[in-house]
Amino acid sequence: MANGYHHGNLRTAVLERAAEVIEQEGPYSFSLRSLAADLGVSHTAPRHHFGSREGVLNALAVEGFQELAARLRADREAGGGFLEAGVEYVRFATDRPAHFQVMFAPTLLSDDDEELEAARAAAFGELQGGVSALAEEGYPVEDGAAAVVAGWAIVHGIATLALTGNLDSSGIRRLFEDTDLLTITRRSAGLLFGRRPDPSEGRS
Amino acid sequence: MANGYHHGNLRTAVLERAAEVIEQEGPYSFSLRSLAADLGVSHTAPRHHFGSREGVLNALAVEGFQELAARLRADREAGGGFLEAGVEYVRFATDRPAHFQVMFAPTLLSDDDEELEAARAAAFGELQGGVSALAEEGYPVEDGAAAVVAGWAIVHGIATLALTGNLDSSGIRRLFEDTDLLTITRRSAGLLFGRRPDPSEGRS
DNA sequence: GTCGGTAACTTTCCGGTGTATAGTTCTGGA
DNA sequence: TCCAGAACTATACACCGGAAAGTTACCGAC
Repeated sequence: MANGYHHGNLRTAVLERAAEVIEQEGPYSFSLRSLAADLGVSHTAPRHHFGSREGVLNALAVEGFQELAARLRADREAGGGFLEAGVEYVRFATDRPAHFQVMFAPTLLSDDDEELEAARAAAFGELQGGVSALAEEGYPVEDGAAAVVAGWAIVHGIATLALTGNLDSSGIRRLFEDTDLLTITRRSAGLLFGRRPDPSEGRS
Repeated sequence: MANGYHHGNLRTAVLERAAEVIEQEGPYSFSLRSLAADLGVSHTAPRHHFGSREGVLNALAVEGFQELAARLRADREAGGGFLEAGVEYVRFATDRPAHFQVMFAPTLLSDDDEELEAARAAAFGELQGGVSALAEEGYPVEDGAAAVVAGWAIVHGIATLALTGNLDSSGIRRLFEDTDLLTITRRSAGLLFGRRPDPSEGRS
């Protein structure tokens, strides 16, 4: 395999290293040439597997959407409910910050990649399903469409603000002292749709 | 002024053109050289005003934070309340999409620019003040810190998802037919903190 | 009014980056 | 054994941001 000419597993290695670099320095300073140098291959080697720089980012986004969909599906099958799906969303963002950033930055991606489109659609399906199951959980849902947007937006907002460091730089994070981001997510997203449904009561 | 050598108002022209380009193609493909060519100046001319490419983005972010702070302040002084402040946040994001993107992408900015830091702090101050005035509006606020995060996150999430086109590509936008994004924001953010306080009732 | 300092801008050069093309090395199956 | 194709390299090109030195225009002092 890894005999000096054939790297053996270049495709995987590129994706891993790309995720590392993007996590640390953002997608804009991500460079194919320096990445190839890190891996000890020529700067055109990744091109064979991904076609272009954009192809690497596409592949990262596909990986991300697939993992996000799988996580949300597992959570739903475990009966987690809306709030835990939201927490899972934020957990994914913090576990895979590079993937998350690329997934939601369409200017970095192809808009005609079928594999990407399929992965995205699957993830969005899980997402929408998770939030629209709210009514079954006892929340008073009158405006379903608004509930879907609100549910997605609040966890996406927390994930985005946290990943970009704006929760820290704004000083808001200090209000929570050492509280974990997932706990913050639970407390904040829990404010949606009124009080958490209490087994002992019906709808307000 | 504009006599062929001295541009006359290059600084302003660069910022305007940069905002246009970033709005259309994102911050990644924003290039000083093509921008300078568009304006008919040499590619090093902007450097005199901004120092570097990063300097241009810093200046955009400063502009953005100042305008956002001014909008939120005006809204607060007009007695708009939390919900209208949130709508204003989203309106700003759609009015100045390039500024908004750059403002919340710290990997594109200097982390030691005093002017930027001041503008950011002022805007975040307005933001936090707006959300934490919730209690005065009759909302039942038990967890103040969580309320601040929830309020910011939901409007930031809506703005981000809308700007990146993910509200459309997810199909969620279709649930609203032709509804305006600001109306969607009102309906979605209105779900926070329970029902909108009704003048005829106290807290739940 | 011209003179000099300074701000605004240009020219030239450098290293780094993505991509295209042609060539090289290895693998694996017939 | 051999050869077709996959994996990777070498080379060349256009574009990019930045540094340094030179040029032009403005503007206040005298």
